[in-house]
Amino acid sequence: MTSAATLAPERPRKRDADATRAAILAAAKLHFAKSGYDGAFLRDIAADAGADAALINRYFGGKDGLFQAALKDSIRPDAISQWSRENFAHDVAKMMAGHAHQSVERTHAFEFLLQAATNPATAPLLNVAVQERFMAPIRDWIGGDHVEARARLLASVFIGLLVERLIRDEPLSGTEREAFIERTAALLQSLVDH
Amino acid sequence: MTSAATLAPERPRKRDADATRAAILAAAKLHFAKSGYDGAFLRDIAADAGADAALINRYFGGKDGLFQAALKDSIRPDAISQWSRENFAHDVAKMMAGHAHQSVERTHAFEFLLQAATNPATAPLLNVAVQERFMAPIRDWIGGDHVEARARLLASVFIGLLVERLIRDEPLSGTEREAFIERTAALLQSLVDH
DNA sequence: GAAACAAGTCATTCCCCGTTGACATCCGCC
DNA sequence: GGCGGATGTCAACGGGGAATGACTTGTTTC
Repeated sequence: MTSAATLAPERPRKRDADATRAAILAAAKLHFAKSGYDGAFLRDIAADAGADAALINRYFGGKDGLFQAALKDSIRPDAISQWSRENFAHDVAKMMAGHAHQSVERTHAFEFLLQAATNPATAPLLNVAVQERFMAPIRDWIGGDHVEARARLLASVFIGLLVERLIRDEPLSGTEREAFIERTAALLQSLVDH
Repeated sequence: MTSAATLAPERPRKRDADATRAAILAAAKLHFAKSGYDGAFLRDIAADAGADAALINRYFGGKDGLFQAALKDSIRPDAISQWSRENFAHDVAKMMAGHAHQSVERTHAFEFLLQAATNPATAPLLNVAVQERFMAPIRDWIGGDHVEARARLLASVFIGLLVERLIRDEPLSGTEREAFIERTAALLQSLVDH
């Protein structure tokens, strides 16, 4: 639980500011995702990164800076840009039906974002990020009428699927699972199309 | 901001343990919803309740106890049971299109629950509560095939709408708003119906 | 009306955690 | 090889906030 050595295994080679910076950032993303802003402690993060807590201050300018860096690093347009109008609905539907523990990285990233969303201090920060990096791409390729309303509804459904998946870790079984995928895909597709 | 006197206006009559207990609980629900567990301070809660912080300890056995008491008090089946297969889709759609600040009580309650969801300690508690009090009623009145899959999808959409509404406080305007309501209602209705 | 108990107040303590600055160590460069 | 800047370590500080316990004030009961 405490050792995130799996993520930063071979770090103690030489003195390398970039490497430790990256290790700290990786550990921070995990801790923030798991425990939220207040529940994540700099000492623990540093320990998991194999670094000293004081370095966090030097490299990120304090806990706030670290959090913002981790947030920026968690909202990458990559995840979105690989989707298009064609594959979006089906891919998302299949992804959502799976275990919560598959695709660990993405799950952690989303846990992190959810933490940010529920913390009043960080919510505005998240808001603009989501707006720029998530909503904007979607708006681009859905087209048609009432783009704003549809994009927002699409984002809502997407978020809801993620949250529900986080809260309940037992996946659906057999025929119910198929029905879920089918209906989810149809739902998303209809939002994309018209 | 600081005075929640609107909720506990006429308390200072006589010495009444039950009344102050209730006042504290009410204030706590607001503060926890607004600021999360760590962001809510016992001194502030006590102040808003017109009580002393030490009483929280006496009555609830510490901050944890207060939080759990507030959580239990927030998960009431009332909100769901007033919905039925007929009015669900439309009511929800309209509710979601509004400002985040209308329907204060219900919004606060949900903010609180969302806080609980992101808190590792309280998440399991919330899980069973949502399952029993939210999913179960929905399952009852949707009927038809693949009830489990549909109920889950419905819950996902519902949660997503709430979260999205929390994150973005600017409501949609004019024609986009109407489009949003219409599409949301249609979406929910289709999930309820088949 | 006075004792006994409950409700409320106050000051203090204690712990946690982010931050800071001084110190040690390593690496590149001339 | 030694100088200087960059990297890493350590101990201490300080603020904030929950918890504690003694003290005061009100209320009930006989």
